[in-house]
Amino acid sequence: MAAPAPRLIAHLDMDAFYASVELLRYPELRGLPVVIGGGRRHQPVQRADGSREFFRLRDYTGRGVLTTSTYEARALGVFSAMGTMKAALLAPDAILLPVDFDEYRRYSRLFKAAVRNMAPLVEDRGVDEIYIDLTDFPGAQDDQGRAAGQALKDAVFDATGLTCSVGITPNKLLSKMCSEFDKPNGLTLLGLDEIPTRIWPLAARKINGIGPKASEKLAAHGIHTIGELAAADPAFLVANFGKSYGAWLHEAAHGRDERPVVTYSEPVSMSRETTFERDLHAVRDRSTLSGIFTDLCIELADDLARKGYASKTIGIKLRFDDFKIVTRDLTLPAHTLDARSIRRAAGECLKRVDLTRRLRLLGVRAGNLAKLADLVDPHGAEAPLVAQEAPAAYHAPMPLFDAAPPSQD
DNA sequence: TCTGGGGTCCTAGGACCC
DNA sequence: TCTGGGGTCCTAGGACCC
Repeated sequence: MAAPAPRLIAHLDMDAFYASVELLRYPELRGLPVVIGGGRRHQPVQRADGSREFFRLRDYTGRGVLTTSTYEARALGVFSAMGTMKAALLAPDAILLPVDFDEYRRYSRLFKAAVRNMAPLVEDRGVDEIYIDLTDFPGAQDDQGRAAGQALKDAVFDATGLTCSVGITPNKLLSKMCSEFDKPNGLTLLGLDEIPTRIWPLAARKINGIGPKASEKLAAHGIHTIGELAAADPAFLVANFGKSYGAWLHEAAHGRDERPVVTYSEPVSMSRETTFERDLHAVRDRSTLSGIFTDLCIELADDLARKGYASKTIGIKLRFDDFKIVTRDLTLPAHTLDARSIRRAAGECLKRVDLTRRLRLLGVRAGNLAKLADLVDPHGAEAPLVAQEAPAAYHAPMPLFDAAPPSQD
């Protein structure tokens, strides 16, 4: 009896995805430092002679972070998640483009469709990343997936004009690390026998699941590399990081990961949140806050309806001027996707928060989701779903921020 | 130079039921 | 008078990821 073929898992990561999509639109920017950022209106201006005038990073004022930067911009020290104002000091002449999520989602669908058309076992990991199970891909076992990986890259490029980087190893954990090895436009294979030479020298932080807190704590114990983590006593890790996380740290450092590629999953929650242009006070800016609060509830209700879900737990999220985050939630007697019901429940949550400090962010969350189709019982009667109101009613004034909204009836 | 928006999963205490 | 478990739901916070 032959042993079952070892798994071959690919991780495919689009190169500087948002920026690369923008370069397809604005090819004259190729080779320049370009960043994509949260600014409101930094749309390029069309000149009379047909050329375009772009905003520069130095022209930006406001709160916001970069979502992506081209490799030329990264060379100047500006990276995604960096505050835009800080980036402007480092690279004042870099081109700033506004975020266009619709366009990125369009390209996301294109590249994923191209991959699925070739290899159907695809796990979505956000707009620019996927895992692909190539274990049973024809011929993949003959060359550790190299030809399949190149074919994936070619298919993505043919469909979008964009490059990606691919890592192929026996599991998701290792493939995720390997796709970084030769970015951009890379293809990296790795076998389990190469873990000591190619994985152990890396910083522990490179493991997907070890974030800033855990890596700092590890460093405090003298553990900086994955190899040092692999050498650490599992009992020590469990004692310091908990039973579950400690055991996982040990396994991850040895490159062990049995998680399957999951091709479908139901959403757990949906949310809408916004950071204000300036911090707002619950009393002094009550009407502004109330309007934003209601708008968030309406957007969330629209999201639920568009995707066909109802929620039984409505929550709010506040970020204060000192960056402290507070959440409150409330479980309802029945599922709802009605904006007024969401607004009322969120208003109840808000009453339980001390609103002395000024607010920087406000968010509304819908959890405990159920598919609308599943809320009708087998006998055909309506499940206890809160009735929807006409959309026009959503826009009725809701003057109070910290008190209950007007009654529904 | 104050640091976005959309998610998932885990932990932990208390309520409540058996 | 003193002392049980297990199971599930609800709520709050936090780490982490893209």
